Amino acid sequence: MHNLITIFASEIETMVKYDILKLNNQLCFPIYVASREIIQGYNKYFGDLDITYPQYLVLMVLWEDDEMTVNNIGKRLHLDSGTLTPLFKRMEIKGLITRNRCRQDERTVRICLTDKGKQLKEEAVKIPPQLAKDLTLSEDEIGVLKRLIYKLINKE
Amino acid sequence: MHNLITIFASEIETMVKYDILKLNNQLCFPIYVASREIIQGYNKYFGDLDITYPQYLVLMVLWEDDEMTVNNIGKRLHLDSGTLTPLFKRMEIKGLITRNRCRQDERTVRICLTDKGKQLKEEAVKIPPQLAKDLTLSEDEIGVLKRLIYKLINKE
DNA sequence: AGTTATTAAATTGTGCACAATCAAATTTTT
DNA sequence: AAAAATTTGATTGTGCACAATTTAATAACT
Repeated sequence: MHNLITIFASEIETMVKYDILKLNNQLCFPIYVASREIIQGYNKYFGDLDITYPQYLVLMVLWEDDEMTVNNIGKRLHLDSGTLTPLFKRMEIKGLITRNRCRQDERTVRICLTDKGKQLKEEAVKIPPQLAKDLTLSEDEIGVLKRLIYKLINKE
Repeated sequence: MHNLITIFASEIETMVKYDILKLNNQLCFPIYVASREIIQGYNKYFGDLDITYPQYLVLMVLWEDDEMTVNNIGKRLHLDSGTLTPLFKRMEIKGLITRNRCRQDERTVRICLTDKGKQLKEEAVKIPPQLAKDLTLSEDEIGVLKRLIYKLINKE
């Protein structure tokens, strides 16, 4: 009897110990999946705009405040120059932005929207509503989710 | 006076129209940031394990069910063979898994853990608690967030 | 049996993401 | 002013992600 209890207890312990490694118990994994699914959702609606999701994020930053440095855009999007420099070069080739060094401080590079980049805003504004209708969450749930996710990333 | 109201109304309209393009109003952007921050968090604790987050996910799947096909692992992780094939090759080189074609159906490849891959579980089990302590969310908030995120990705 | 369709991986090519390093300009300190 | 530290971006190299295509094997159909 004592033996039986011992075995049973140890099995429980083993189960609990490794449960944290089960995919369905993770918080991180579904966030990782959600992020990629969202980007795929955007790609579906970008269609003929010929931009990627990170490029769309850069445009959103610039539509709010044009003429920003690489550094400032990076801070806003939590991305470093190793990611942004080649991304900006691709956007420059597409004619969406310009890149120019500042006179005052030759280290900094100023990113500006071209007219084409500005005009894209009119098409872009149609996209979020299309994505929204694919969501299975209610308005309230979206609000709660948004608040919790922001709390998660603003931990510093 | 009529003119004033008109201008005012149109400004309101413009503001509302483009508000959905502001970064801070987005749901998608913080999820995208959270995903990357979580992966960085894992990298911090992987240390000498010499694995990446996607490789860690594959290991988690195999620790739950060893001997799975490329296809099944892909379904579990929402990843396709274009991502997984080179990833498995890197894991094979590191000696974490083996890759073998099935006799019954030569199209499918069976992925199995090596002893080294199985042993990694002992180190891996220490990681989630370390990450958990970096979180600023309460137990309840984590529960709610997990439920909402799962609801978001299981829409089909 | 022979053709067609389907399925499973692999391959190819592009675009992030990021750690680590480097180079140049600026600021701070002595 | 000269030396040291800091800041800003660019560069290099590795590893995902994923769309699109290809190859090979199996299943379905006539």
